[in-house]
Amino acid sequence: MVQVTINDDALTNAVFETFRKHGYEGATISLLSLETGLKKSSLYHRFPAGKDDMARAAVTYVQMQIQQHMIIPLLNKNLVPEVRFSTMIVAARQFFVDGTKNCLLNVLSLGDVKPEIQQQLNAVYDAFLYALEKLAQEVGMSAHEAKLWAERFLIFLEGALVIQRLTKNKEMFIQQLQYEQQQFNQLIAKGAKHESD
Amino acid sequence: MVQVTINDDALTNAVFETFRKHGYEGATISLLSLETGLKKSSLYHRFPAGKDDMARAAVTYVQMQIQQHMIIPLLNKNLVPEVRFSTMIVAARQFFVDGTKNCLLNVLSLGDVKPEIQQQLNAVYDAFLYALEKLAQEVGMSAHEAKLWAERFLIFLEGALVIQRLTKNKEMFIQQLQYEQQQFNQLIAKGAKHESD
DNA sequence: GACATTGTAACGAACGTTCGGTATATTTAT
DNA sequence: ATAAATATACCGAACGTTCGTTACAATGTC
Repeated sequence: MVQVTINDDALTNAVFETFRKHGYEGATISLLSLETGLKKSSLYHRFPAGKDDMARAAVTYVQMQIQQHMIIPLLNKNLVPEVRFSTMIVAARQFFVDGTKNCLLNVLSLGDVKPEIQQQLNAVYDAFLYALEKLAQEVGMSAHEAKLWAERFLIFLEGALVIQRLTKNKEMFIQQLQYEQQQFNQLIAKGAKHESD
Repeated sequence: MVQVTINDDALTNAVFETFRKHGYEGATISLLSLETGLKKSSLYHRFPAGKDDMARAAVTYVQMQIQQHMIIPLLNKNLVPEVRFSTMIVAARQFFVDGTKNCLLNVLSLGDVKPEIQQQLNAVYDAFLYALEKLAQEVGMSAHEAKLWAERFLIFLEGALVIQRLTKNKEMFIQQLQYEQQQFNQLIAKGAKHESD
């Protein structure tokens, strides 16, 4: 017998990738078994509560990744806003592999979502939104403006992923993110000019 | 035996609504049977090629709806650009029921999509993009600017639907569409001012 | 030898689909 | 006009397959 071993990180990552490619219903246990290299029973050993457990692990994985690579940099007051924003953008490009991978917040919120998953997805969104809001406020926006801008950025991020999946145009996501970054920098530049009046 | 009858339009509409709520895998034949009121076997009478046939009908339905209520108004040169754009926005609000319903272009492009469906989804996107591009060119954008702007609008539309599904905030979609419309009108105003110099 | 881990085999339930047959509507023949 | 014949629409029951899940034996590691 050939035993396959896979550590928790790699396992969670494989599960996550399967879910974000195929969605909840599309990610069957057979497919998850194929992608992780573990047989079905082994999967149930690792995730005793079954498929829901795997989905939960995937969302938790996303939660941590976004926290670490996007939210923390966004809130890091040791850096200037431009750098913080651009750090987040770079992380987003990596996380979504230049827009060729989907976002779990999109694919797992289809149909009749289990309340627990829905809640966890919301938490990820809220945390991301909050970080963006704070950054926006720091560069001079009012609370209301900041909220609207942060919302619009996340709308834009999710939308770009949808459209890229549709058109298969690999450059689009990168280009549009660059544009978004330019706009942000110009906004700061204007704000700064205004301040120095 | 109690027989149920449903005409083609109502049937297609029910099928469409089921697909855009649950996605391809999530829209089971049992569910489609429930939503249409027809028994499973009757569904196969209406759609001989089975589930794929139903998905195709749903996409065709979307294609026609978008063509009629958004693309044609966008290209209607008898009206001024502001009115054309706003007509499209109103239609979008209706079609997505103020952002409470999903877009088929999103939910049907998950996982391993059948090439035929993928192609049809692309056709819808291309037609919509083209109409927006032409409008943008009419109000003074260069071909390149127009393409980018049109792309950004569709990104925004899809993104807003994703985020609203996530947050369940019913006002957001409407608010953000209004903002988008304001931006467009301001853009025209500026262009017009520039022209009259 | 003990214990965690993985593999084999099977489970009931639900999947998409098919088929024989029954209503209902339309056409044809008388 | 009426009845027989045909076509269309719908339904119940079952098909084989795959779903998510479980029980338990075999293997690996210590």
